[in-house]
Amino acid sequence: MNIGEAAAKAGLPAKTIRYYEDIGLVKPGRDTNGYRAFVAADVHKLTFLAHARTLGFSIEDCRDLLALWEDTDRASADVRRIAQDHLARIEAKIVDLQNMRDTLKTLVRDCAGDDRPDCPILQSLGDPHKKTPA
Amino acid sequence: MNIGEAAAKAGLPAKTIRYYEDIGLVKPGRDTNGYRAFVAADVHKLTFLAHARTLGFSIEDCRDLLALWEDTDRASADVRRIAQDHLARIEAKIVDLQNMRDTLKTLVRDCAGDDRPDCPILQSLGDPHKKTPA
DNA sequence: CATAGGCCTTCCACTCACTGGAAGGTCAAG
DNA sequence: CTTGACCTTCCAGTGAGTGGAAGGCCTATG
Repeated sequence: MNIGEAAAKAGLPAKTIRYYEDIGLVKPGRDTNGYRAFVAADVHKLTFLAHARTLGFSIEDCRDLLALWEDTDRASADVRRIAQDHLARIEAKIVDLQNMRDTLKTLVRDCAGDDRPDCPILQSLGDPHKKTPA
Repeated sequence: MNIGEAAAKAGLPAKTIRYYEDIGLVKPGRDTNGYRAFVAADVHKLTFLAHARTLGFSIEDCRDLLALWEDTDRASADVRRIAQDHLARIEAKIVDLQNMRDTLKTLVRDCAGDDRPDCPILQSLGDPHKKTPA
């Protein structure tokens, strides 16, 4: 199967798959014409990658997860640790964004949003004595 | 004032300030020795930038906000629009991350995390029929 | 006066995870 | 034989900096 079909099946752009090969995440064979030749296992791997990336795992996390995935003797604790670390990072990011959102909401709420030049958003951003919000 | 002092006052690394000059966000003067010479207005601008970046505004948003900040005739509605657009992007991101978090939480919860190779996280990530979660 | 160190300067390369595009080869259909 | 859809490689750019090298400047001390 050529890259186009593999891309469609895995739900990834062909360009991304070439990139994944570049960085050693997948190693499809080659036809005599030089085209990449994907087998079912390659597509499965790509699907795995697509899911993991959708969940926000970094490429390096994906590399580790793939290695564990291919190691039938792995301990589930290893996988769990990666997932939990990632979960912690996501939760931290959510808190960060929520703080930003709250600050922004306050600013937007206090801004008349009319033709007058008076704007509490700019005032707040420019205040040198203000503690950096969020 | 040299870049080090400006950096300390604005709460930004000197490298970042040089970068901001590079992309035209600030235009400090120069001493005869070639050192950047920052005046209070420059530091104020940098403080503004630091706050806006902390709130997650993109550099291009910051450029627009700075222009509005310097335009005493601006309409507060212009500022408000930028802030509201940004707020919407942040809220969308929060939802994304919350979905990720929920999926990951489920996976982590279902994973024994022991020495056995059996791992629902890897199973779920590799399942080709599975709808991409989150 | 020399030198040490702490600033400052520029420039180049690297990050992350792709994405866009150019230039060119291959293949099946009409 | 040509068209058009594929495929190939390679180069460059994204955002927002960060790290480091090579070298200039300034102040304080011996």
